[in-house]
Amino acid sequence: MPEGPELHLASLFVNKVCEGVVFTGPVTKSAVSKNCDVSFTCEAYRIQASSRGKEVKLTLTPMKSDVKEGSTVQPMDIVFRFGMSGYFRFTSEEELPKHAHLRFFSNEKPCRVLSFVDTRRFGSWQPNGSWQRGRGPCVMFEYESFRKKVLSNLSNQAFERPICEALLNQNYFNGIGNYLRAEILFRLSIPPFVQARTVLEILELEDLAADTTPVKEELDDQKTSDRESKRTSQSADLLRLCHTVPLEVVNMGGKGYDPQKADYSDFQAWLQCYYVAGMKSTRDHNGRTMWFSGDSGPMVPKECKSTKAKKRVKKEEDNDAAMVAEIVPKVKTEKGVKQEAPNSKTGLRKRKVKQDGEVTRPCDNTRCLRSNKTSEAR
DNA sequence: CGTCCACGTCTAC
DNA sequence: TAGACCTGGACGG
Repeated sequence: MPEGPELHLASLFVNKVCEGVVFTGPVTKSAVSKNCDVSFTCEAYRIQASSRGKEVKLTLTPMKSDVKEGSTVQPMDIVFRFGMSGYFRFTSEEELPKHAHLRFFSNEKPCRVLSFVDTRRFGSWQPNGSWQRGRGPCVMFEYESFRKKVLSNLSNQAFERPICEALLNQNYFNGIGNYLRAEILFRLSIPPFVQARTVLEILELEDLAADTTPVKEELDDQKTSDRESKRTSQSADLLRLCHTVPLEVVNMGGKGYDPQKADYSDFQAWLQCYYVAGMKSTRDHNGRTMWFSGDSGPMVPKECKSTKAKKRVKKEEDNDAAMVAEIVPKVKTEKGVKQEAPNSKTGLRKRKVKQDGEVTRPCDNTRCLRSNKTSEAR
């Protein structure tokens, strides 16, 4: 579930299912979790959620002044990060999901449980927590301050990185993750390995007020190149897309990136670049896969990795030329960038035709389709 | 069976 | 700038 949109959708989910629900008793943790105990116990409390970038905050609010041994139970905030696999569910006790690591119990007859589920356990929570220091304003819901913070700190070292890597810096881009950076840069045809400062400094002089004006001006495109470039920077500049692209996912109304979910196809259809067949992909300096098309940009990592190179030699077997390029890294004509989607490895088959004759999208990620409801759809 | 890959941080050399 | 931290699905043999 875990980029800005998924975190926000999770907060909406919590507020929806917990509306009018009274929770009771202690908050319990799974035996295997290494996260903090949540020492909160209350006869009757409510749960509300909010999100900021890649964090969700649950607020536990006692209902009456619950006097116990002379002291009132105080409200508690718990701040969650979702890692690679976190999400919330609301189920009966019997249907508690595997990997439900933190649990809140309702006072209903057959009680229900709000649980934080996290298969890989990279997620975390902080009782009595607040938004993490070092994470900037939310790209979705604190747009003006997000924009201002970036543009007033362009001299910072963070912006000497390639733009695709800077976009994952949560101090400036709180909420952007791996699929969003690919989608955002793709929409603007920005090569991912261009220095971030270079891309952003042309926005520095923009009138901030202009950014609040809706896309009207787009219709106004008379053709002088001067005007054209102005239009482009105002209606579709990078920082603006860091705001609008994640909001598109929120407004799709599904659950965002969640391959296990039935309605994942909506999200999949929305993706234009990330994991799409025909797109290129390469590793950035942190080992994260960057999806893009067109130029990689000058700061693309060199294909070295002497240690990993050995292990990684065996790849791309359907193409002799590609294989040679991989085995003999001295030939750096492509700077280590794959020219084709890594179909055989990722399960991205070129094209699939269903039994019923309906052609799937050419860019299907069949790994996700399969784990999804493909068989059920038969 | 084994290897690779995944929506993200963290801390330690 | 590696790894560590984890589980599990897809795919290859």
